[in-house]
Amino acid sequence: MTTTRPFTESVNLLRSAGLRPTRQRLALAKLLFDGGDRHVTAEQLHDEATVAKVRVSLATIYNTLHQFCDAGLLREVAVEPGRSYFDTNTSSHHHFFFQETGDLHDISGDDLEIGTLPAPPEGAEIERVDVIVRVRKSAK
Amino acid sequence: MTTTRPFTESVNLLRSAGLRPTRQRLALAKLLFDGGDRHVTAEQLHDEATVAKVRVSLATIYNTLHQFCDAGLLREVAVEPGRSYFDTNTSSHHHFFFQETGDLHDISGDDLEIGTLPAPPEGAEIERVDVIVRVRKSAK
DNA sequence: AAAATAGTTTGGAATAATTCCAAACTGTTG
DNA sequence: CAACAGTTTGGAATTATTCCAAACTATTTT
Repeated sequence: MTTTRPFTESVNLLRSAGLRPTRQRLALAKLLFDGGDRHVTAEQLHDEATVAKVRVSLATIYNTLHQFCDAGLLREVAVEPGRSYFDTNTSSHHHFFFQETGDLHDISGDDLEIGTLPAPPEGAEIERVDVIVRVRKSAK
Repeated sequence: MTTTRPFTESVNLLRSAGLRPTRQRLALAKLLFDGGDRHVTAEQLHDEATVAKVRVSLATIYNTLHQFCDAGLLREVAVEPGRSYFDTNTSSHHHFFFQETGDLHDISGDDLEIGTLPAPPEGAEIERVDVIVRVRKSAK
């Protein structure tokens, strides 16, 4: 019975983030972090949980997503008013945003580099730089 | 009585955008474009209109803001889910976003330059690149 | 300049995404 | 296993925005 192996991993992930490894959080961590980089909305994750036969309320989805963000396990990406994406890739990188479909794709770290960064305003420090490259289907 | 002079200007602005110069649109254009670059939310503009004794419904504020965007008179900036800013500066530039206060400030065109821009994905073309530099008060 | 028309505005209802809340539940600790 | 602190939950509440049909107004036609 080696199938439960990756479970331990998630438990540790949560523990080190100071979060109790509850049934819900473990299930969501699994959905989010098993298998590549992802960009999900709360609603999407909720649907996935439902499909995976995991009962989790939407409120918990929101709680968990924000806790994961605070813990540095996720990054929130703002592209459109009224829709919030959570990115499982927390390394330094930027995004393509497809206007028509609402899809979000990672731009790998080196493909986009910032040449000049402005000095932060008085008494402030730069926390993060987000670049969104908005694309649309080419008229062709 | 030369005070009504700039009025003509707004009328032309709207006309050339294919929008009828109505009382509401003229008043909003005045609020938006008189006096420097601004970043406003729909709610803020509505409050300003109220203070200026201009009766405009919120629905009209939203309509107008979007029409102005479509006409290229405004640019919408997404920084946080659930809040939409409209920027009167439509030239190429980027933004500082102050996490604590929710304020948005322009970064003048030359202070931030993008070094490498990625090739757009297959069948897509780049429409616009938005950079948000998130800052917070320095711990000091 | 009145009538016809097409474009606008409006209040209020509707929708959507998210947060709030108090009660029930569960993981942890002693 | 008792006690406590941290979590989850459904449902109500909140916030931002859109929708809608009726009333209104700028422009065009006659």
